[in-house]
Amino acid sequence: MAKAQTPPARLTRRAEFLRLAARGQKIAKHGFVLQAAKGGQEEAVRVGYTATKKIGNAVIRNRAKRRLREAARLVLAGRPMPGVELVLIARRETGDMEFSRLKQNFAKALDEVLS
RNA sequence: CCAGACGGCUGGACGGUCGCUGGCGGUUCGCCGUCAGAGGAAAGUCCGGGCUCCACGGAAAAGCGGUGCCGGCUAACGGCCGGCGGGGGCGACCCCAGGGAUAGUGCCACAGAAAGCAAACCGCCCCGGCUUGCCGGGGUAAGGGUGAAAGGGUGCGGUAAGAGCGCACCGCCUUUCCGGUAACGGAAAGGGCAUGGAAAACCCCACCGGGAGCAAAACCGAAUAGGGGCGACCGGCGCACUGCGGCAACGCGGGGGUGCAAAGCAAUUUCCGGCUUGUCGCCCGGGUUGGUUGCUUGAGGCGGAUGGAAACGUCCGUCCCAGAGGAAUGGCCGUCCAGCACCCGUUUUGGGAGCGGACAGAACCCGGCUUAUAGGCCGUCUGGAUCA
Repeated sequence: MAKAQTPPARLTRRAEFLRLAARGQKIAKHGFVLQAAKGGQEEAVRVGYTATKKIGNAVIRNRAKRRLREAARLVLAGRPMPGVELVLIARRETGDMEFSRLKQNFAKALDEVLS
């Protein structure tokens, strides 16, 4: 695999999250829920992360987001996906599942989105 | 050694690899180098301050809210330290919503005869009556019973039976004296006991307090749409409105707001309907997305000296120690150290595989309180056991 590069661009606006929730394609996997859609004219893929209060306190939510962020950085490094916007929603098991499985599941989910 | 009391500390270590945020330096503007980067509670948001805005002439009163033994500390506090009083514990120590109930109003359920200017159900005693064990009258708060509470307690005297009726001691109240800054403690004299509980029912007294919060607040301000002003050019008639003059009718002027007309727009024409009617230039103000500031040098950390019983204060030296913004401070891997429990061997030492890090994540900043917290460490003290 290519050497890991800088993390993908972030989604930060609430409106963008809401748009993907409304119109995006939705895939649930062990470890996360992925929402994806063709976005604007930007070159690079853009990713947002969500962890709700349902999965735990602040420590657990932050850890889940960090792991999702790292998985996205590693997996997306080998796949240019211009103009695509993704939202990763953390689940209860995101914090303590095998990291390699998390990466695998994310790669699989991306394949399903692209097809 | 066992059991316990109090106070304090710690909150895994090292390495590899790939990343994130900020400062500084360099840069060929692509980046590169270097340094720093969560907590004791960062938590709950319960108090106290700084800071910002709002309100307000000052102060006071009323109202509302809070605090409530005394002295000290502190910027301040509902915090801390030291003491006092009460309660608990063999003890080290621990706990207390701990002002006022003779300022006033109201309350004291149930039970009980009676619950607040006391009161006689049973019992006890005396007197009278008779049907000789009952009735009536009176005395009595020592005993029984009820109750959270029954109008001081114990003992002796006393009495018809009783009773602070009398006496002693204890308690209580008043006064005086002594000790103490004070809370309070001690003593003496007097009083025969009045002054029950509850202030977490209202209330009274003393002291404190404007309100809202960094999403506070200040500044910059794109594109698009919209507002206003000035100038040039273009523009038919009327109306609303409006400036000046006039008692008024009205006159002169403004009037692209609006009605009609006219022109234009989309598709070949007509009709109906819809939309547009200023254009250009310059300037001003408001303001959204966004950006910047506030934003980390502070009642600051560390070390030393010194005052104090302590909380804490003073002086000197030294250091700069997170600043994000869908929110950085990390992801993964390895080795080790605690810890858990399993197998083999065993007097012990040992060997092997496994599981596995408590509570918890800064959001303007400080001082506290409260709550959560696996495991480990240190100190002082108490009770007991054993040895000498």
